[in-house]
Amino acid sequence: MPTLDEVARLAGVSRATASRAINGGSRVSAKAAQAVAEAVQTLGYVPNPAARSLVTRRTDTVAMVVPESDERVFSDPFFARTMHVVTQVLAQRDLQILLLIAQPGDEMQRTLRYLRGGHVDGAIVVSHHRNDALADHLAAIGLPAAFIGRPLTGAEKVFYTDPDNIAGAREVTNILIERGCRRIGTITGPIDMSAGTDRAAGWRAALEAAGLATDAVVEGDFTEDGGEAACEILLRDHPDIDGLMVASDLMAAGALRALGRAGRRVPDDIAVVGYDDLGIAERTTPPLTTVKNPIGDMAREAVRLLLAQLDGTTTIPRRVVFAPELVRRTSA
Amino acid sequence: MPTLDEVARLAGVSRATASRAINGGSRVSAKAAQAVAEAVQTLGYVPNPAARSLVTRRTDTVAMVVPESDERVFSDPFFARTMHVVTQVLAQRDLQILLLIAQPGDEMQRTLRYLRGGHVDGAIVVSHHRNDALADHLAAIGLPAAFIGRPLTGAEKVFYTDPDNIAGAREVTNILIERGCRRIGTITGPIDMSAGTDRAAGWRAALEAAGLATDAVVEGDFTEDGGEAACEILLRDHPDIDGLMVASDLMAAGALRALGRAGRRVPDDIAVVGYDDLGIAERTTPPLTTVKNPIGDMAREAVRLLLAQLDGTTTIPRRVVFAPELVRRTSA
DNA sequence: CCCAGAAGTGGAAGCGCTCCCACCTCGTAC
DNA sequence: GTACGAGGTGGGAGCGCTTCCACTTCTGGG
Repeated sequence: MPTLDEVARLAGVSRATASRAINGGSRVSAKAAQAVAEAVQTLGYVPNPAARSLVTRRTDTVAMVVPESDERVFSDPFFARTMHVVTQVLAQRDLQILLLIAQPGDEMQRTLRYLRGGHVDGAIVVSHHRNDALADHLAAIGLPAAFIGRPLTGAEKVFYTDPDNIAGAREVTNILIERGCRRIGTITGPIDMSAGTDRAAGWRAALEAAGLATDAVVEGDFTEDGGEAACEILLRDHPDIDGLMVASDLMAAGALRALGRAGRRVPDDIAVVGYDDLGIAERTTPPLTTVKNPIGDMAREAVRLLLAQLDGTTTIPRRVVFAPELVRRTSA
Repeated sequence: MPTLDEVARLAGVSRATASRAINGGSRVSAKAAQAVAEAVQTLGYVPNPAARSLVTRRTDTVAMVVPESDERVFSDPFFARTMHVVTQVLAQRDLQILLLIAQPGDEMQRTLRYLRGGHVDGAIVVSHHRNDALADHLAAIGLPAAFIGRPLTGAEKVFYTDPDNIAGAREVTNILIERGCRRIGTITGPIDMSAGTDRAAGWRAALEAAGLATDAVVEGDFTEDGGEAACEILLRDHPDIDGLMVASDLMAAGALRALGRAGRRVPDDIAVVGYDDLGIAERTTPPLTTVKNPIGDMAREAVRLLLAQLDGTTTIPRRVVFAPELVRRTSA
């Protein structure tokens, strides 16, 4: 592997000048820049990232931290969309993105050690849970970070973007109420995530405002199979439900399967609404009425929050909340 | 951030001894090791990876290269399973894994530059295509690598593991033939991938051996929607088909949708077989007869091939091929 | 025609770590 | 009692790069 020294020698300049020519090139004569470029070309020179980051104290790498089983990471379209946007935005800045999937347990310890170790300049955190306490840990480490979705603990110490899940859930539940449902159940997300608790809270708020009972609740896990199982429990314990708010479209797809098997017609016997609108909502039968989760915007904004920290522009935690948007289809 | 110097000073030893104590600890007295451990603890010392890898010329990081759209990466269970196994095996060796999703175009150039740059010690490549020529490129760079799935070009220069797709496709097609199908079509994978060409070749071999026509072929893209679209074309151009071999279960799921919409009963009107058996095959209606793709074994073996290179054990390319295994369900 | 300042350059000091090598202490075998 | 080797230890070089700073060369205005 050729080093900067060899490039400099071949170009007939000093190592310092070669370095300047390669990075940005300010304060370098056109002639020198040209010579260096040619030397780089002929030698096939690639800067040694370790040497560089040893002195710059940057790695030009950002971690995407996902404290979640890889099974879920690779099946929920939520992650695909998030990754896509984050990758695109960071690529423009020539930042490499590093996916850290950290299941609970000592995996989490490894991940934290890795983040503390200075391998990355910052982190985007997504799908975090109460127990991982990532907001607290990252704040303690002092690593620039941006959370997608409000952390349940330590939110005041970190930057984050969040959809207004409470409002979204309330509004979509109101669709059920308005169409005449009187016995409305919900399949929530995991209650150790803000998307789980907030959407349940919105559902509850809507029912209470309408004077309806709020006891038909089952916790789901944001997977399709989980939604199916939860729906079965719901049907068993509350056979009289005529409306169902599911905290994610993926779970709703599972719930539709269970409903079909139980012989309930949607939306005639029971109206169903989901949450997210990431593609599957249009493909279920019937297509789901749902709430648009502005993942693209959230991811973009999260990256912006992170970059602001990396640039040293900001240091006091900021949050950005996105308003919900209803999408009406035929399931309710 | 504390440095090794400070640790050494606090422990009352030299930097050299502290370094030895931290890495492995051979040739270090118990007393010294103890003192260093305590110093590390109280200072919260974490070694600087840049400094370390500058001298060791290792990064303890391995790239998982996926030249595929993130949309597919995050929707096909194939990747989830592969990632899972690779991560697990590498974690045991304390190797960090870095996911590089490189879409075609100049993304590919960025990825190659990154791999050439010495950011990683090796690469696992999965879902590669003819045009990316990754085998040639990686062989040229000289980076230790292992491919999951035989590369269509440059296979002789690299280590890889491969399922025997030809045999698998032939055998599963024979199921169709044995059950009496006489007009058998196929939806292939992308023909710029060995899994695409080989499975098509197996299908063709089986039909030719039985003296049946081999003209009902449509190329798919290994996605569910793609399978659905391909099936529609097939039904339009060859309405008389009574058997269908689909090169992946995900595409087969899409094909089943199209068949259902066309009013064909499976397996009575048309028998269908898939490929992969990664979970979805059991969940379609009817459940798919398919071929088991030994992804876990392949991934594990690929990692083993890579580790052998990293350890300097081997340097001449080797390949490992896995025999297919039929899984009979009700779709054929 | 001279001189201030801009523009370009190279020397050299590290960044934090590993590891070679020289050394120093013992215990043990003769 | 001497010699030797094993077990520990520390000094110091150097990995490849960026960047500070001092220096030289230009330029243009007075």
